[in-house]
Amino acid sequence: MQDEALDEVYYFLMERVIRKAREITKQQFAAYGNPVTVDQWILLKKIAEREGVSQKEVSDKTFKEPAAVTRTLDILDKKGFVSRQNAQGDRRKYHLYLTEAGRAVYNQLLPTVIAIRQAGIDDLSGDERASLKTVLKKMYSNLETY
Amino acid sequence: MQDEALDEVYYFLMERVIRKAREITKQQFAAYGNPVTVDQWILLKKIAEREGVSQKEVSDKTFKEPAAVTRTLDILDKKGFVSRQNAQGDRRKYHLYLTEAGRAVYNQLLPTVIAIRQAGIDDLSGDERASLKTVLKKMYSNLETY
DNA sequence: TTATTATAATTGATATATCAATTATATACA
DNA sequence: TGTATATAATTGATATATCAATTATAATAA
Repeated sequence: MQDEALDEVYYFLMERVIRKAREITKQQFAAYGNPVTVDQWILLKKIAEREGVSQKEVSDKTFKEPAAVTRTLDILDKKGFVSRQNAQGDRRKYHLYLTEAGRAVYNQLLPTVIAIRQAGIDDLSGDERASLKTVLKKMYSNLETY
Repeated sequence: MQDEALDEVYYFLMERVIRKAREITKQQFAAYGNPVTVDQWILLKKIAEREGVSQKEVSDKTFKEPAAVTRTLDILDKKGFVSRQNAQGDRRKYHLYLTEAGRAVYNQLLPTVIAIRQAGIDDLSGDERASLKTVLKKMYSNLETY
């Protein structure tokens, strides 16, 4: 176990895939003049997919700390890509929206992101895809109950 | 595609597993008084597995930037867990070694880390494990040639 | 040999992540 | 009702990551 080759370790293999996808995404964004970083993109996308989400929700779904969300949103706000609007029912909360400029950036970058995601799984069979999902979900639930 | 549920996206599922494993590891290290952070552990482990490695090698294998490796090693050095020794043949390089204290920390934490890693894959069948490896390697190579 | 190019590690500047504490508000309950 | 507890977001302090530039040395080529 201790001598197992590094590239046989599942976590290593996963991390390698994620890092590579991130790296490529960053490169591709550069071609559009880096309107956002990859981390900013993740928030932008989450807001685009459900306008009006709260920061808490974004934090939960992206695994980013609330503090990180606050600060990244500050940047996206300063760039003019998102707006925070107080929730009427609960004055602690904000509803998050894309501005027109934010929506434009989202629409511009999304095809690129989808293409990268697709490229990664392009040659996987249906069985392989199904197994991957199942296994990743199992692993998570195994760890969750550790 | 755009409306695909978040938890159906492979990258999301992978990141979730990795984050959870990290989180648990951090918790477990706390029980030992946090001798190292998870990032420091990764370097410690790499050195333990091949005493004398260069920083470049560590950087390559852990995906950490050379700059990050330098600074994390500074911390591990300050803590008295690693030592850098000039390579005789090439004076740009350092060979990295664990100190006695570093080795002790490594031996103390390794079983915990192995247990966590094992817990994640415990109930996976042989086929599932094989498929996972195959698929993760495929994905990486797909992305690599993007 | 000398000049050019490549490599290993470091440093500085900046960005982002993490953790704990804080503020404002909401919810639960005595 | 008032009081305690929980929640959403923020802030400050610190750690770590990232990127570009720099230093020292090595390898290559003229």
